[in-house]
Amino acid sequence: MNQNDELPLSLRAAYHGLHRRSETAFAQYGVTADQFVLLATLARGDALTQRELAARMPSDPSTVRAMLLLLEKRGLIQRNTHPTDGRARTVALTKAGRRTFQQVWDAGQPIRDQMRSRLSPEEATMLVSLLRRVTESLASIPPDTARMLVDNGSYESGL
Amino acid sequence: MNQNDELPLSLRAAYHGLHRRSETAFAQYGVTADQFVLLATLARGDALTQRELAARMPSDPSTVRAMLLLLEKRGLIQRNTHPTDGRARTVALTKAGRRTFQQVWDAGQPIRDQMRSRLSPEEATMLVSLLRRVTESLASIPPDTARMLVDNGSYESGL
DNA sequence: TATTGTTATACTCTATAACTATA
DNA sequence: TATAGTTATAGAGTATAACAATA
Repeated sequence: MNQNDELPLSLRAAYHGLHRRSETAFAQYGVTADQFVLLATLARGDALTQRELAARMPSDPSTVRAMLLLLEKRGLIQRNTHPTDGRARTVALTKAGRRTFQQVWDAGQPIRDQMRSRLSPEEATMLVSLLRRVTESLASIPPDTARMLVDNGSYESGL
Repeated sequence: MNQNDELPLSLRAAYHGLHRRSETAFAQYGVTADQFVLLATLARGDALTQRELAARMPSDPSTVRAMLLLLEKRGLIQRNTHPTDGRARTVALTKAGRRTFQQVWDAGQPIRDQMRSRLSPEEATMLVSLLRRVTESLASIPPDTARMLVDNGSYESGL
């Protein structure tokens, strides 16, 4: 195990810290950190179908449905029939959902500030950029196919 | 919401991708991604107490206990009484635990390779360094105290 | 045929609070 | 008094498989 293999654990530790702090800060609003991500995704793109919502979070459609049931029961989101696709349902924030989202967003500002407190603006931008590339790398192979990476970083076959 | 606020979501997306891929790759060994982190922590420092283990993962002592019960039932770890502290219990990998850890470690190698496939060695090092600083920043205030950050990134009071 | 969502189900992780035993 | 761990308990997220309705 060399230093190159520290990336997964350092990624996990950073995320875990963020998640924990968020849960604590959001608890007074009765919203979990993951529910906040769902609300934030809707705030950026209302009237998504459940599948689009799951893809953007990212999360699993089945997981998203379970979360939507909880949020619907609390009156923060509502699901409507899709205008052109009878199978699909669109999801939107209710008025209460928008208000709660804004409150939780504000409650999270100290955490976001603190995350960047030891980073210069350039470093923060760099970090986001590096994280995106990692995410893209991990998404580039279907999870159920195991192919060997070759030395130059491309794949032996497929795609 | 400006671009500076993308850090939390990009961190989450990267971690989520890693977690998902890991769950899939580890499933054949009956080990979850989080259990793997626990095994890896023990592989680096055997005979930790449960609290030390929780602190290093990082995770919650109560969460760790639940995980340990599962792993103990599967024969991958064992808990012994601490040599000098009668309250504490030390946790160690069993022989089967070491073997399973090695297998799962190997099964995860393609994922680790892939994470770094679009990063230069320098960028990978930089990413780990930035993530560590974020983790440290987030850990520097107890989660149950809300203090305002001031402009220079230090705190109005405390510490 | 493929896709969207539902239903039923199960498991893991997470965490709190009250408790016992030991330091 | 403080700390390590246990017990009981609850909730949330995760995911799979079989299914119905629609494209």
